[in-house]
Amino acid sequence: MAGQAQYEELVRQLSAVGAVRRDLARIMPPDCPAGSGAVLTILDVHGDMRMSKLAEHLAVDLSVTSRQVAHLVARGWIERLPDPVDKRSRILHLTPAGLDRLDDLFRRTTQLLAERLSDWSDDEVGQLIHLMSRLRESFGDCRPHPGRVHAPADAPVIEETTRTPANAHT
Amino acid sequence: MAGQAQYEELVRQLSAVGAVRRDLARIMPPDCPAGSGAVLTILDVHGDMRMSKLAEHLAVDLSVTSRQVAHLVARGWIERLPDPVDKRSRILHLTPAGLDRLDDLFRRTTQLLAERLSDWSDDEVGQLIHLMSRLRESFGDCRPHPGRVHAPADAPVIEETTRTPANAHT
DNA sequence: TATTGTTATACTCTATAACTATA
DNA sequence: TATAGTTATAGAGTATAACAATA
Repeated sequence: MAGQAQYEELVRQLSAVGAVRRDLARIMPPDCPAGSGAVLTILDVHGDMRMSKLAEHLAVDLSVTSRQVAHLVARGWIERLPDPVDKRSRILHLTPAGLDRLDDLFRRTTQLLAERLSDWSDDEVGQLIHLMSRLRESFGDCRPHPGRVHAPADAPVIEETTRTPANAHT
Repeated sequence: MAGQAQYEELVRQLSAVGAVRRDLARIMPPDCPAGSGAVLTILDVHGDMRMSKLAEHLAVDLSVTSRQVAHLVARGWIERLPDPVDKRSRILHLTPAGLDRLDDLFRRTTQLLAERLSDWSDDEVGQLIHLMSRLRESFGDCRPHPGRVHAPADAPVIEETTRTPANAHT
């Protein structure tokens, strides 16, 4: 059990690591952005699965997964096969072209990481992987669900800007 | 220097940790979303600074920072003070109301983390913080800049969907 | 001319809600 | 009625480019 100061610092670091994610995303090809790579990776690691299972892995809503999958199907990187035991379901399958694409993605990210982490030891990288993996596990199934309630907003606010009147040139 | 397999796994874990970030973002009040907290935090930790410095801390484009700051100024959580030595510049200052807001945010995230990480030792949390901080440092100033080039896109693709013709009901 | 910041625009990611098809 | 998946819509995050003011 850690102290409040540690938790605050952890939140700061989670936010800061976002910059690393963005840097990695920037070297992706434009037709295969951020989330697409994640989908391909999961299918590569865990094999064929249905939409709902994929959404669980990604920890996002099924509607998000549906869009991402449509994008990948349109490019021929994955297929949606019928499920013999449930006609509502669709089995997702990584195609050879998708595997090629994935190899390309890994080549890009590996190269960038090799540059940036040239002074990291094998063991240090392993520890970071281990701890991040454990962090993810500790949060379990953290997809959105209706149970959670947000705090009410404060009084309404006028979005003002200091220098330029909002409607000076309309 | 780590191997390719480790780098691939690191990318996967960076992606997976996104679920944790989203879970934390979900408990934020609606009028103080994701990035707003990050801005308040940085001003709290590092004190007053100008826009460009803040953008550097956040590792985002100045235009992004400008929008986020305008949001926070509209709510009275930060102020834009004139810079006595450079009239182009504006010094950002956290207000007492902003500090109150920040306390509220920390209370929320700390509570969630205390629940999720109840079986983590103080030392383990410390190690994760240390390694993530080091990861961020290894990437240095990784803001977008024109030097980087993306790979050209493949042949154009028709975004098709399997079940519903795209324009069946327009 | 270069720098600081703002704004317009566009695209990705994510969520909620309404809908269709099947169980 | 409940579940699997799709689509429409909306909001946050981020980037590029055009712009204004100052150095």
